[in-house]
Amino acid sequence: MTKQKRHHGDLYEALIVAGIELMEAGGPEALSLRKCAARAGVSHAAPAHHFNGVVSLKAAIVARSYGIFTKTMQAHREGISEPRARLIAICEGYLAFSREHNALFRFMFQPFADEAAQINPPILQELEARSAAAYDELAQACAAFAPVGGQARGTETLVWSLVHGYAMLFASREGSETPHGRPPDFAQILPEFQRL
Amino acid sequence: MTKQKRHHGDLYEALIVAGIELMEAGGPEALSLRKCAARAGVSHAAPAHHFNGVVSLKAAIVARSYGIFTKTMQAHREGISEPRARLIAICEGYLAFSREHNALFRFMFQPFADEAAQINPPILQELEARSAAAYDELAQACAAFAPVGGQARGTETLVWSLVHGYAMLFASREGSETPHGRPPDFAQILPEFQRL
DNA sequence: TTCCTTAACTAGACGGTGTCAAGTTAGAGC
DNA sequence: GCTCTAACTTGACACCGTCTAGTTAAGGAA
Repeated sequence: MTKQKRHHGDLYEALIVAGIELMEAGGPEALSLRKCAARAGVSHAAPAHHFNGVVSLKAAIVARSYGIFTKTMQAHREGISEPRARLIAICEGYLAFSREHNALFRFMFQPFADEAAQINPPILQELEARSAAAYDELAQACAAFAPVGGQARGTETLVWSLVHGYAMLFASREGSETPHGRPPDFAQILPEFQRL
Repeated sequence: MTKQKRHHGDLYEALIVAGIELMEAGGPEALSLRKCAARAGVSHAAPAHHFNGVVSLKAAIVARSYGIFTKTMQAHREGISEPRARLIAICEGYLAFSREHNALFRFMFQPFADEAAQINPPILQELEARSAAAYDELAQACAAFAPVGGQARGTETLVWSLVHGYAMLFASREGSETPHGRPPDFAQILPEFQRL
């Protein structure tokens, strides 16, 4: 995937790194093709030879972010074998990523549907593979809770929805989302379900 | 809130409507101050007298969207008094909005934190009020499930997270998010929780 | 009526954005 | 040494949000 050609050592990589740095510093709005180019020490039109447009660069950044995302979840579940504790640990990794790489997290889950057609095919392929890998991390932990002889599809959907919603609405905000104070911790809300 | 001054009848309102139309037609990317102005039949700098920058116009659009959002949830729960059915009906309203006004829905829940300071105070106030009204719609339905003599805060957080995550990840996508096929319906995944 | 004030809007410019077209430069293969 | 080609530069274009200055229309006061 890396280019490793002349002039600049590996501009493809440098542009992705620059983009991530820009986003982590100033939010998704701070990302621009020209700023990435400048940060990589290259003219404003140079990125065009590696990414066919901003959309592809953004997609590459998202793909890279999915990699970090998956690694964070893996690090949290490492060494935990008891199924329920393992699943919760993965969820905590999920939330940790949404807090520590907030800009990336929000950027990853922005609307992409109408832009997918503009993404360079190999980049789109990498994006989908890494996205699937992240999903699998959670799905495999859900397998232990599948109905006997059945699939864990419903469980995956439930857990993924719950942790993602929590991350979006509560975990990755300083406040000001709800008129109430700090929301309860993720692990604390799980038992609430038995009353529904 | 409306201006109702000369030249144009009510440009403030016209710009919001134009913005919503643009977003519903071409997604969040299609929104631009200049296009809103053109669509309202006015010069490109005219909006500056009603909104102090794009951010305020966007905030006004989000505030308006929250109104539609709340009305959709209310319409779905109308006439249902049994607590659990009522709560589920509200969730279905939530999901219906995310599907029928997909662009608005995604736009509403985009990162706004670092832009809040740029929003015109009365518009910010309206935004927060309408956002709180939407939250209350769900919170009131959760009250029936509060622990005896306690608060329903945990329940609210659980339900809001779950339905929001489901809407973001599954309800408002044509596909291509997960490698698997169509996800199970929202009501179907709820019983899954007892196996966790 | 006429004058004046003020808000609404226009016209034009600025820097910044992504993208395209053309020219240059450096390395690889012959 | 020559050519070929990919990497990169330069410059232009249209579009974006925003700022400044000028115009226009409505309402109040004489």
